[in-house]
Amino acid sequence: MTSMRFPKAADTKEMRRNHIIDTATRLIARNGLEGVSVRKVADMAGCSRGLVEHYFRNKAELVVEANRWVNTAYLERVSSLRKLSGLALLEGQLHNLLPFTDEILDEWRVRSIFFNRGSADQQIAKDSNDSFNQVYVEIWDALKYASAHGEIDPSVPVQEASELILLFVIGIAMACLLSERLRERRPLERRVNMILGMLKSGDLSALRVGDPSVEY
Amino acid sequence: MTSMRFPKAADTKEMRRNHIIDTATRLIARNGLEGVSVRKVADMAGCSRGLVEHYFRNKAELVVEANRWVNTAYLERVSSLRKLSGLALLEGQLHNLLPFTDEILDEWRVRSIFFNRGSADQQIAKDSNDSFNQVYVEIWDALKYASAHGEIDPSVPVQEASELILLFVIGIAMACLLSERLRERRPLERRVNMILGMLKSGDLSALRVGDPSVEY
DNA sequence: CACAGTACAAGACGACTGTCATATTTGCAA
DNA sequence: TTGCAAATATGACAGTCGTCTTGTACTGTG
Repeated sequence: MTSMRFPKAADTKEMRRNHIIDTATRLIARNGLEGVSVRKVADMAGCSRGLVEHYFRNKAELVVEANRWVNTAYLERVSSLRKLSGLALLEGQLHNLLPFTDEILDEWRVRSIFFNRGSADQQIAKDSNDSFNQVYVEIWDALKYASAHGEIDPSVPVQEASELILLFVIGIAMACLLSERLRERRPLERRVNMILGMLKSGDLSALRVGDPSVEY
Repeated sequence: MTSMRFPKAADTKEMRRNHIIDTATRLIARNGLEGVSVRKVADMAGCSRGLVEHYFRNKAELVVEANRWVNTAYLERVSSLRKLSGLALLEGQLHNLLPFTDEILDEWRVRSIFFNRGSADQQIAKDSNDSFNQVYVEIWDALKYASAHGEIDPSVPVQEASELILLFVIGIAMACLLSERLRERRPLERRVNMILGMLKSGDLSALRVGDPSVEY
């Protein structure tokens, strides 16, 4: 009697490996690191523990890969914005960074876990840091272009503004994890407009866009 | 042969219960929810599993209490700022919110975990949301006073600015979890000055304070 | 075809988990 | 003092965990 095996073999090893990482990522997003085990990952991925162990030396390595997975996911999405520049590029970046979709929301669910893990695991801290650094630089580039082409107020210091935007984005994403209302389209668009408005006018009065949410 | 018991009995039940919650909180901060077990909590607290089970129906209840614990910790600290108002009060709030101390850093380590848990556990989402809402309102109050007394630029919309500040703070805290350099005194002071500067002048040029960190 | 190495599955094991049940001790009321 | 309830400790159990080991199927190369 032949036992069930993993989806045939036409697809490459790389794909199978990625499929396992993706499965682990989804599990981490929904249940945290406590809710993920080699067995659960294997079951959900439709394979055996042995296969997971074949591709990853141990659970820790799988977890590290899951962290990298969500970080590269964003970078791959924004690579499709290559044709944009300046504020239009920034707006595109924000739409791929803020939890406009369930996919992005899951990415932040995972990142929230690794914010904590970074304190105990140097590798994870480094990977996460590198990733955010990359995002930061990309935002900075967009702002430099925007500033050079008069799209934003010339008094705005682009580097510091880039920091502010990235940290603001992280805060928004974390808040969205706690409140379903905040992750609706309207409030998210409002945040984007707050950022764009501030940059264009160069002052905080531009924060007043649309109807403010009475509740945090 | 008499077996070792918990620290005598002079202290009230409330104190013992809180001691257990505090222990659990520290464990969660360092190892995440995966690294906390009833046994570890009992060992670290210097008591038996039975006692933990006596005060908390199950692990989930203990975890919920740990979440509330870190949130009330902040509120108790800022209650000592009662005499301040306006921008001075805001500055005090920021010093008790940003990870200037290891204690506060641990609070954020715990919060980062519960940002994720909020997606799966309604009780935790509600508790965390309520807590952040309270912080938001307190910042808002400080800004209203500051605005009414001419401490900040009159064009700054205080409600939206309060949102911005809170979300910015969350972002800063999360970034600090990943980078030891960012949680040094200097960079943190710089963030505080960025916020205060923006409010006073009402525009983003005030973001340029001190030496910018070249790296995110 | 043969054979080697990889891809995959399953067994087994010891450690750890949450929780229920069962002691034992303590503190207070009668 | 007795007695009873709360406080605290320990035993036991059925799961689950990570991972080491072994077994089987596949696939490409000679």
